Amino acid sequence: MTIKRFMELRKAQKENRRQTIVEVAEEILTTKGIDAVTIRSVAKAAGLSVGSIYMYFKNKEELFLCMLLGHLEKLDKAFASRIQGEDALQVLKAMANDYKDYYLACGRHINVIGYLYEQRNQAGEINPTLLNDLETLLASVLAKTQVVLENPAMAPILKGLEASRAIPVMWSIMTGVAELTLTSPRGNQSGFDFDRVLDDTMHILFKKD
Amino acid sequence: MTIKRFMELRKAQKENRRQTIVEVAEEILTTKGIDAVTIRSVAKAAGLSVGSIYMYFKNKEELFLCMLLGHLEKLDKAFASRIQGEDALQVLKAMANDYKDYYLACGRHINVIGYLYEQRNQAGEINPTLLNDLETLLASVLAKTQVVLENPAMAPILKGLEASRAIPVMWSIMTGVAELTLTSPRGNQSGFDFDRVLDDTMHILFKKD
Amino acid sequence: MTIKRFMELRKAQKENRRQTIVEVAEEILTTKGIDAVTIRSVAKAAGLSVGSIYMYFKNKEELFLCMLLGHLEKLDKAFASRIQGEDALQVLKAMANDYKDYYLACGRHINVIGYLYEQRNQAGEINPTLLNDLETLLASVLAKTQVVLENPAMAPILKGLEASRAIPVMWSIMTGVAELTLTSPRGNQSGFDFDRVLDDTMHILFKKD
Amino acid sequence: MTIKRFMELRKAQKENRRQTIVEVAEEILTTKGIDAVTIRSVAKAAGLSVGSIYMYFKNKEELFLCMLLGHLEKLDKAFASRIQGEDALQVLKAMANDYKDYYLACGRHINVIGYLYEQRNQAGEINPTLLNDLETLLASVLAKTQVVLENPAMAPILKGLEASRAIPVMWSIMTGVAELTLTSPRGNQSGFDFDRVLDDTMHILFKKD
DNA sequence: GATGAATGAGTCTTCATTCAT
DNA sequence: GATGAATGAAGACTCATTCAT
Repeated sequence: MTIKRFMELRKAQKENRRQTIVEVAEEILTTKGIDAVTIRSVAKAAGLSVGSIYMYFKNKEELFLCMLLGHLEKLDKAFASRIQGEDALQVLKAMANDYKDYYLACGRHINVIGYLYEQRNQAGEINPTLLNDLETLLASVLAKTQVVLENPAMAPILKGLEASRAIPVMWSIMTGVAELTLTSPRGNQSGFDFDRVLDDTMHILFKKD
Repeated sequence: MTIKRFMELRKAQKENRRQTIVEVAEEILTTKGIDAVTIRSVAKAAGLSVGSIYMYFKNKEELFLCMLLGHLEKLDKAFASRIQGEDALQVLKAMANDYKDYYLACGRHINVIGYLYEQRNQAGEINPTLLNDLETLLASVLAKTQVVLENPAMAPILKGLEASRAIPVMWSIMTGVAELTLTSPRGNQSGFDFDRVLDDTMHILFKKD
Repeated sequence: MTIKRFMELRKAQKENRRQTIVEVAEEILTTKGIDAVTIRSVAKAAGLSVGSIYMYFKNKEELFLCMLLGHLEKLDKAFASRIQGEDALQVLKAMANDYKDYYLACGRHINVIGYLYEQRNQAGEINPTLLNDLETLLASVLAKTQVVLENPAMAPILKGLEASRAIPVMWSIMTGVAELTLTSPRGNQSGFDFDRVLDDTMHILFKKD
Repeated sequence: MTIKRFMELRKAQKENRRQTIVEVAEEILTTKGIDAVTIRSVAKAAGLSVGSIYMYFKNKEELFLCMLLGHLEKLDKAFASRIQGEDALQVLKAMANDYKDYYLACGRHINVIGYLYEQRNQAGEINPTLLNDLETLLASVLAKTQVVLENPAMAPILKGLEASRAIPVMWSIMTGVAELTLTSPRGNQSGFDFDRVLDDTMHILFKKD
């Protein structure tokens, strides 16, 4: 029993450390950009040695993958909470804001789909299990989008298009607005503001003639 | 006379080489990704020495900027040809396809707006003239989008929104669809196809209830 | 306890290596000139890899600075031991010989004052602490010169000039004699010998009419 | 006759160009430092092509040598004009100022004696004739120093030391004062001013007890 | 004679990864 | 388990020198 307990404690501790490292890496990614995320900088910020990072992650790539997983999980949970919403417009806006958070934290630096494709098609040293996790999670996020779109309140918006085919449409819009408005700080020269562009997009999408 | 001619030839030749280098760099960018675009790799692919690249471009940054300029110019010209179109839907689709070409070639790897912002706010060694060119060109592309949107045929789509505010909406949609569907080769696992998603987006946007 | 001990050992070892690298660099500087001191050559001569040098020194500049500091410290100590001397002439000669060692080792290649000025006025990546150390040390050396000159035994030499103003005079003489006689190996074509020129200078300076 | 004339013209023209190039190089050396003196920068500033420089100078080294020769020649002439002076102190001061000009222009960057030694002892690609010229000129400058020192007005200063042995003494002093006070711009932090240090040195040297 | 494009070895510096302790 | 020193290939960039035109 005691040994088993001990092992569990160890495991939990290990999982804790992993999480810490991921969070530290995220912090650096968000605040200083992708080039600043080096094993050294992460180790230093986490109060660990360089070598230790490799006890928790086989690779820098694996660390990145775990960051991606973390953020996507967060997005997944956020989307889950939107499913019950009654007001179609409000729900979509809320989701777009969830996406905004995701985008600022990591979507800005890594395109999940492209990343997934690259990792699958390169003889990378990536743990296939984690890659599958990523794929599953991505599917889960998209599935939630679909659930939201299947909410009867959405019907007038879809204009007859099946919910499954509306997924990429919604996703494109969120991606596009984020990409256009969030790459430079607010009040940027381009004059594009996330909320305004989102509102205008919604207007074009949903305003009844 | 002969000397003048000679000088002109030299200049033309130089411009040619510049173009060749840019094209080689684009080729590498498109096929192997942005990290594969190193001075060495470009030089090798262009059949030149490392030092020679620096005869044509002050910096790696300048080379990138020139790539951007070239592609944006191409996009600008393509958009220009769309202005006269009568069928709003067809025009927008055509523009989206123009954007697709741009995206595949370079938009995928470099976000112009973000790039412009970064360069402006870092004491980079970038030729300010070229940076201004980029800004002007970007403005020109956006202006053409506006002209297209001011075409009376577009009126029913805008639903009263001013053309100037519809610009980022259209741009977001193009960006978003491209981002979602073109980061991995066609027939990718995500199952998202550019044309189909574009069509569906247009359906949601324009279909009368 | 053991851990503390271990840490101390590590630190000492690190300091040792630093010193080794500095010495290797000095060796190259002295024998092959300043242009031969490259990170590669130092690494090779120290039996280390290029990257390793950067574990001990942030910069090539920092390595140089440390060399300077080491030599200046040595000079400072040497000067300190001269302060008590009774025979003014002997003291000055001894100091000139101390300076000779310093000059041969590094003064010949780097002018401290000019170096300090340049580093202060360029946005170099130099550790400001080290730069301050250099400034302090330089001041200390000069201060010791002053103390020596304030020794009553020096009075007849100064002929009423304040000691503080005699500092640059003494310094100039030491620098000048070194500069003239030590740039090429002894028995050089110019026929100028350090000891002889020094003696003659002292003769002109101090011989009573 | 015409052909001979033509050849002479050519030769004169060539010599002119050489001179121009040397002057341009000096200008760069003085204003921007030794690292800024590249074949390219010189060619550009002289309005010539890179290749052309090599028509007039076999080497970058040869160009430097010619610069040295030019400056030393100037110094030689300046010293020549001091020979007749009656007031020993004034003459020495004037010579120190001549040296100052020389130092600021090139002595600061190149130590003639050391340079001569290096070139003699390295299998450099230097024109031996030019090297001899340099040696001769250096001897001439030193000889003039001797003539000045043999001026009866100097007698009280030498205190019995032969003029030939006083040469390096004078030279050391000029070198040293320049080295100490001219490496950073006037009003530098070190607080050493050329004129003041020179005056003080003269005071110690010549003030009768 | 004159040109300037081309070369390529060499500069400093970074960083993911490994391994002896 | 944990460390962090060590590695070395790779990055961008420079510059004296050459040579085809």
